[in-house]
Amino acid sequence: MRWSQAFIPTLKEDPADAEVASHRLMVRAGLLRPVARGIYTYLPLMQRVLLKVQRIVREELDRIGAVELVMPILSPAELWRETGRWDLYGDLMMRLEDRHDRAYALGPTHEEVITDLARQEVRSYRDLPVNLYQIQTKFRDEIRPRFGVMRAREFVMKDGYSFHADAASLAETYDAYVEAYGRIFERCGLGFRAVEASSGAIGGDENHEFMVLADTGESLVLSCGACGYAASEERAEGVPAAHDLPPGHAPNPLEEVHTPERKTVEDVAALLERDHRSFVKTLLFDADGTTTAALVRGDREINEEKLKRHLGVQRVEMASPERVREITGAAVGYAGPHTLPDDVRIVADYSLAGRGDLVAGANRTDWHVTGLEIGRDVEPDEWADLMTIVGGDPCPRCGAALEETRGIEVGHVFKLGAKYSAAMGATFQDEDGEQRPFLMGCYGLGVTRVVAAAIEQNHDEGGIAWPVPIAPYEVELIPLNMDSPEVVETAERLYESCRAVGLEALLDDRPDRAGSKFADADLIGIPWRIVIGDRGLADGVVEAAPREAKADVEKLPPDEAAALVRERIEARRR
RNA sequence: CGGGGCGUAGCUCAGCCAGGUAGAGUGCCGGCUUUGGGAGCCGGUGGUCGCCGGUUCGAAUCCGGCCGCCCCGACCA
Repeated sequence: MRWSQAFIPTLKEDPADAEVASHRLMVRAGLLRPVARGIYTYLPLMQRVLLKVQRIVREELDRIGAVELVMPILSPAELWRETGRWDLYGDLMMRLEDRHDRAYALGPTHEEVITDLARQEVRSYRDLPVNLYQIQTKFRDEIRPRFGVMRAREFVMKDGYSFHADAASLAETYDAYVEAYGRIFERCGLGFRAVEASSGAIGGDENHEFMVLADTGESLVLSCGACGYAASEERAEGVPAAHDLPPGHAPNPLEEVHTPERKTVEDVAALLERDHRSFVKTLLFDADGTTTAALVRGDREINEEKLKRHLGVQRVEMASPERVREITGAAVGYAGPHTLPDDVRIVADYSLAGRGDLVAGANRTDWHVTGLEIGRDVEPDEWADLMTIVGGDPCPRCGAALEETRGIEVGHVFKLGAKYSAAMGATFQDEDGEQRPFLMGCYGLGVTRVVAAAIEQNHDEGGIAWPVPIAPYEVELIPLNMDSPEVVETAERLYESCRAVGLEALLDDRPDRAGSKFADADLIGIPWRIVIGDRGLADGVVEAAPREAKADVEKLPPDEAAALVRERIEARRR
């Protein structure tokens, strides 16, 4: 491809609205242009990268026997109502109506559509397992799209779904996907880590997230250097009774203290001169319509995902201020566990087990209590692991200190079990002639997000430095002086010989000066470059160098350069 | 949804406080010169100052409403 025809609109300056490297560089390097909030046009260079990532994905999924199909972007509300997700998905799902006032959603994912297909077409255990995937545009109406393609509303995703007669078959396919994902991310040049994760809105049992480690990632990963345990923030387990405690003390009577206008642990702790750890945080949640009080030590936070799992509910959210007043008789900020109505279920985090002389809200506006003792003044209905784990907390497997790192979620695989098939009546006939719901797995991979993650991990001040397997071109030819017939003629010959040896070459045939060509080459990040200039040609050579080590210049005869660069690239691939 | 910020040339921004001919750099077009890290000189193109309304002799500037974009937060009591 000749640059003059390639449509690569590079920018000299950073766009004002981009903060992370991948977003900034994708716009500057002519990969991406915004169309609306969280919605982008993928320019030709981006499309080439996407096609390469997709090709790798297809090759690896084909290897594990997955078969590609395409489902529609638009799906009817009825399918979503069958599983209850029409309501559950909330505003994240983009809804619209056709001319007949029928309701549809822009597919944020496709479990319902594929399960509908399976229940119509798959009848017998003899047909199982079935393993299908698609690569398709998804739409999620994110609350706050940001970071360019990293959290966009419209994005490209590979989503796979498998159907099985039994758990062993599901496990086999699940494991195959985990391995295929590993190969995909490796081939894309990404440093990643598979972690235990929360299943979020998809639901199901076992699941793993694939995280690309990057400071700009939106997810938190807790990992153990000692034993290899790794989990997402939503999932990371606490260790019961393993948390450091303030010094012990004699039992004190329960007393009310006046704490006007002090609503937060921090405010009250400052007023009473008490450690945050000697507080009980009493959080009231609305869990599928019933109110639950969740208790956690004052210096820690409740992990709503864990609470949701413990309660076995679909949704938890903080109770409204009105509801809080109704239950506690006090304004928000003064809830305590000891005088709550009997019908409020109290779940306490292990960090409070056996504790005494605690500070809590008094269920009376502007008042707290001191001397609260678990067991004497309040007995929680249940104990559970509810708190959000942070770096430094002990590893639930081996006890070593966990490390906290940021990551970009690029893949997520789930064992769904019969969640969707049972809800939708998707069954098959087993060996005994019984109708049983399919066991399902689902496997997501963010194609556009992989591209962003690759840039986050592979860039410098000058621009992108693509890993070869996903680079839009493999080599960029830079004739320095388009007015020099010898330079132009050599470049053209080299361009032809690149084609002859199967190298994807971009020829910068613009009449621009050397400096601006170099700067653009750094920016768009083609992994190899060959410079053709009068200076080198005087010695009968052109100069080849990799993007990530521009100083390692090899002087090569023009007629051999293409083949030699081809060899360098192949050598690295091995 | 709440809070904050921004909206002026393709891009990055100044001008607004204190109303009076719409600017800079960069890009783009033409010319000359130059040609190994975003060159130099000369000339030029390019803007309903986000939109609507109000105040005023006069509004990019002041006031009100709306729209869009960005950032922070979205209940951790």
